Amino acid sequence: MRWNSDDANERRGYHHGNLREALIEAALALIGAKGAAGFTIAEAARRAGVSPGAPYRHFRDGDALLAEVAARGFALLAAALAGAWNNGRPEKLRAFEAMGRAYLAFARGRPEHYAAMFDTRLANADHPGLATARDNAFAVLREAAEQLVAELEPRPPGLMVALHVWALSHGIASLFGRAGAGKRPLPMPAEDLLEAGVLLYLQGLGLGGGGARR
Amino acid sequence: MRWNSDDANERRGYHHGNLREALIEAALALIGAKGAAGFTIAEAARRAGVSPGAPYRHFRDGDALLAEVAARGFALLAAALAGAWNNGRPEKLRAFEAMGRAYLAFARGRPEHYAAMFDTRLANADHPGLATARDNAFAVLREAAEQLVAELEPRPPGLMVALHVWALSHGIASLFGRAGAGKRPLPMPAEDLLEAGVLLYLQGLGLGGGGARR
DNA sequence: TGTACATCAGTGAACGCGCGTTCACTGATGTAC
DNA sequence: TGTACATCAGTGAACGCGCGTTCACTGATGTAC
Repeated sequence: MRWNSDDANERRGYHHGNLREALIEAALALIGAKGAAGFTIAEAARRAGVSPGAPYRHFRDGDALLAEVAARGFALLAAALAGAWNNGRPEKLRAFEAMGRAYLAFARGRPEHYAAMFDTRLANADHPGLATARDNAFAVLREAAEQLVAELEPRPPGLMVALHVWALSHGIASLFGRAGAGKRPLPMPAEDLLEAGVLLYLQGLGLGGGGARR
Repeated sequence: MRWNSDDANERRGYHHGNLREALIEAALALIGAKGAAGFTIAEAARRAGVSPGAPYRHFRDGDALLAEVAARGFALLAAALAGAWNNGRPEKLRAFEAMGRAYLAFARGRPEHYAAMFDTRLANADHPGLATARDNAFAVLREAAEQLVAELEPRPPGLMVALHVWALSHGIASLFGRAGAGKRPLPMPAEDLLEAGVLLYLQGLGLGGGGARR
């Protein structure tokens, strides 16, 4: 096997060589198949083709592995949001809406990450890297909200606006954003629902944009 | 023991007499202690003081018991929302905001029910009673939204408004509504955050109320 | 009021299972010389 | 270039555990007569 090296997941003899990454990928596949609750460190090891004790060389326990997946998810989300916001260009309002769509696209496109990020298993335990990653992702949203709100008079608190948009996005994503599974039949795509909601909310703040009124 | 009957949870000899209810209460206590993911039918039986096979006389499996808890939660939520809305009296806008507060009060006051209601374990399986209970709760919100929106011109779809408010409420509840567990430090109580968000959103729809603008 | 009987809720022992975790070990890798 | 050696990632067997589920049973309850 040593002579074949074009498969990143492949074993390279007695030492795996890349087990940490392989475990993270296995965890993602597992979450995709069974949900975050169905994830176990034992099966992650099995999927990575490794003995059940091996993961403990890289992670303290299963929660630590899950937290790493979640933290990477928040990092990816932060990057996606920052890319969509693009520093408010070409136009703040549109950029802000693009960020909302990016949030939903992330929830839809990376459901395994998203499930890990908001799984209740990680809510109570403290995983420092995870908290930091989450804060970083929120900071992108908050910075955008601050800029968006800067020219309003009276000027609403940017933090509040960021929290509202975050909550609305997460609410829509977790209630309606998942693929498959009948769930609730929506009269419109989740992306459109979020966009309309954000638009109406921003109108309430006094930001124009051509909605029901104005 | 037979002569003492003022304790509803107490065994009454060989037959429990009220095991179904006792199991549901045990499940709630268990969810409160360990979260919905930590719930098992075996421990629910243990807490109800009954052998591990006994629950199967009343529930097909653990998910069925959890689904029953969730369904009852939705019924309680529907009642709380309907009570707060109170048919739009004395004034539609205020009644609608009261409904939002009632949602958060429910999430905060019955975290065990809330956890079961939105646990991912129940997302895929189909538990007919649960789907019905959920639809009933949403119907209360939707009816209120329809009435609230009826006099607007142009008239936004009530379903959309209901979905927005539902998503915002759920987003705030699941991100910030839980007690304990540091989570994110909020600059204001979750109830106020939701109320402000709903108010701004309704202003965006064209409903007055004295917010940032107007 | 008393007796026979059907019902069925709950028992308790048993099963196989997968999990988390440990531990002495093994062998691949890379470094010092 | 070659050899000795330290390191440490991964092995694989083992453990105790709690779970879900089954099943022949038991005994409390209520009903028919």
